[in-house]
Amino acid sequence: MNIGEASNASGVSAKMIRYYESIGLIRAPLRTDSNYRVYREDEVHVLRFVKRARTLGFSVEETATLLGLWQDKSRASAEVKDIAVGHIAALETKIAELQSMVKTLKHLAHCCGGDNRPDCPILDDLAGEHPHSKGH
Amino acid sequence: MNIGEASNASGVSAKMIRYYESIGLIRAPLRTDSNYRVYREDEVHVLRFVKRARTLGFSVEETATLLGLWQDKSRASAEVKDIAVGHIAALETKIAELQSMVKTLKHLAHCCGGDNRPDCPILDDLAGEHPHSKGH
DNA sequence: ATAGACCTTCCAATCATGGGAAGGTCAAGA
DNA sequence: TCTTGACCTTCCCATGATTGGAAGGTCTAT
Repeated sequence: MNIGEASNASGVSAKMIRYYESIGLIRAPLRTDSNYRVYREDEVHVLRFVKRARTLGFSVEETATLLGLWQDKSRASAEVKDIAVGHIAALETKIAELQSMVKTLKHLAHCCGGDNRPDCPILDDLAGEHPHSKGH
Repeated sequence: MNIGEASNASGVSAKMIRYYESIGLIRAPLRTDSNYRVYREDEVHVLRFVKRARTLGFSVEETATLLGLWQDKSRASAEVKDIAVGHIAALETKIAELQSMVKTLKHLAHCCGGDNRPDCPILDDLAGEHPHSKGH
């Protein structure tokens, strides 16, 4: 299986497969005589693992740790759970931040007429002026 | 007011002030004889505007547009509202994605013993195996 | 043999930000 | 006046994950 097929089979682009190899996340596969990379089924399995971890928002570094734990038959599941739980906390912090932004923006958009007059509470807020505050 | 004071007054780092100037987001201020940047109050005001927009998650490019609209006395508030509303939609999409990740991870973490045994549903999921599915 | 769909490496760009080097400037104190 | 330390300047580099592209080699089917 060459890199294009491995890419299709795993959902990881060929570019990224080479990149992951270059940073040591995955091992360099064997090559053909003409220097093409050849992937075995288990190597594609690793790529799918990586893809899923990245999709779940783990960084490449976290993914490397998880991959190591996956391949270590004697690891404790507690270690994996710690990483997952820490990741959940980070995601929830991020979500809260975004929700706070949305809340502010919705309030501003609600107050903004969106018509052709130049009065605009959104810009007033960005500018740090609050002359139209009507307290709702 | 030199760049350090402008930085303190606006919350934008000196590094970023110079960067914003280099990409044309803000105008180059006057200089002293010794080539120091000097900021006036209205320029600090612009910096605060930029800071607030960035804090609200607008990209630098969106910020540039908003800044242009802010400084254009004849602009229509509809245009500003469109940007804000589009931005809200993008943020909500991002939030939904993150929430989906959290949901999956919480389920996996819940199923994971977190003990010293190597059995780990989290890794099984990443690996694409679902042998322990008990349907809850 | 040739077309075109692969593959290879290498280099660059993205976005926003921070780090740091090498050197110039200013204000306060000895 | 000289020194010290805190500022300022420009310049280049690094981050993280990914994409784009150039220049060139290889494979397959016609």
